[in-house]
Amino acid sequence: MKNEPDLSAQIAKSIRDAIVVGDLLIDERLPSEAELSEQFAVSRSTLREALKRLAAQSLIRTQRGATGGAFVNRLTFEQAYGQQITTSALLLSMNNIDFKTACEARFALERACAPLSAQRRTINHLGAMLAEIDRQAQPGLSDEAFCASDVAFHRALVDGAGNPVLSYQLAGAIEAIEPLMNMITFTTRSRDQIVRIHTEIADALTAKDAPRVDNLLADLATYTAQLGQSVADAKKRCRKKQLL
Amino acid sequence: MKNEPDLSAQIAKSIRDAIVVGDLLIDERLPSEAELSEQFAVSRSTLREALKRLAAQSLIRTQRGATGGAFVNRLTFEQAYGQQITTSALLLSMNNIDFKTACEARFALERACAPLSAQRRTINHLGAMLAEIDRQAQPGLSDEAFCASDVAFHRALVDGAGNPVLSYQLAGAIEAIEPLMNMITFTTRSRDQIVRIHTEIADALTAKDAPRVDNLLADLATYTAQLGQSVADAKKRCRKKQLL
DNA sequence: TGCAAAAGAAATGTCAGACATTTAAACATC
DNA sequence: GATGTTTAAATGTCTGACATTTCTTTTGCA
Repeated sequence: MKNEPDLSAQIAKSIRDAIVVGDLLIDERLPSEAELSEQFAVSRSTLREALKRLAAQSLIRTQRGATGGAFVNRLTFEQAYGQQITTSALLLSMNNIDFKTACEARFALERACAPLSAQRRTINHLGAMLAEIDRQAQPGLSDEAFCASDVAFHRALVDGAGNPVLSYQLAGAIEAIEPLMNMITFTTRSRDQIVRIHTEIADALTAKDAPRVDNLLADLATYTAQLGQSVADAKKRCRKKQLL
Repeated sequence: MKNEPDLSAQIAKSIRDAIVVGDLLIDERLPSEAELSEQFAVSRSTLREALKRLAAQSLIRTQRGATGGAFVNRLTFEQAYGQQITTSALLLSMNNIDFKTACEARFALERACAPLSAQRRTINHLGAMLAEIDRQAQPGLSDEAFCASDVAFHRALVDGAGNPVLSYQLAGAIEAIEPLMNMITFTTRSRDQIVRIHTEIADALTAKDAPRVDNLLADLATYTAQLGQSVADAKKRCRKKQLL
């Protein structure tokens, strides 16, 4: 019952540590696969598996050709967003997180941005939000498109805080819960109600009225939680009926 | 100038999508490497590189032996914490995020938890916080240990909100900024000041006084930002001196 | 019969070597 | 000097072999 990790995992950890502590700088080229496999005394295949592990975490990128090789990759906010959203979505779905918990976390985080956003939002942010509200008010909009627009609206609100770290942290919370919100899209949601609240939020942000934004987000949280609850109740009734 | 991703990346994406949409269930065994390499019409090495990519994201785990193979892995909060902290730390260090921005994000997020924590914190959370405060007050404590205890204190505060999703989202914010806070540890920080605020926070949480917790966190944010500013100023003066 | 040891089978882990493809630089030709 | 060709270096892919781990099956012995 040996429980040592793979050689490829060990090597990946070794290189990852070198990147984290700064022994390898951004855009620096790693030695070639041939050299590295000699250094670590493993075959090229094993070493390549280690490099693929690092590539999967966006820690390195590879180029083919004469001057190619593996380079330490600057982790962009874009890449980090993507990873966070995937991880968060899987975490929620794989651990049976109930809607109430996810919803509570999401709005708690978003409300943390509200005061900053009320203070710093630019014309661009307000414009983006109003554009999304217009889209949401269109009658023919599909459920998917409405949901995407909803996400874009809240994304603009968060970005309005002008803090990229905050935007990154929020990406997971907002975009990963989108699938959960889809659960209730087809049943009891009132688009008018949501558009109304969104409009008021945009107004409050325009007026830089932070407390009002906070109150409105609280309203939205309550409304969303209610929808989730009613769907859950409906499901329970449905199950009972089936049992009879 | 072909720009297609590797076969291993394509295959990894294909399997990852199958997991995300639920075609592959948790703990389900994937076909053997031999079967998969036949299905995707690639060699076993290429397929293995794809599997390593997935393993790097904790999406699968592998077992050796007769009944072994690759299994869809339940992503635990623990694993997700770890990934988030690594990603956040790299994101901050690789993009030259200034202390002010990171600090602002961190405290904005933590303050989002404060009302919930004031309401729901248990004896255990309060006990953990008091224990950390005691440790922080010990004279002989090393800077690293003080910093770790500081993180543990805030972690307990966040966990007090009783929302695992929130705790997960905050893990990155709090633990990734620890290295940044170390920057200022050795210079101007007053442990007494911090212990005093921590004590007051614990008192306020005991009394379930949410607004007071919020105010105290704001104080701590201000104090920390000041420290960061003073260190930055000192550095600037130092550079100027060197130029003369 | 019962049980422990040995053999077998199936899977991943590792290695070695070959060939394909891409890319940039060096070279040659006009 | 511009342009096309060759060459070299690197990653990407394939094949086949062997090592190791782990469970199952069989065998052998008391």
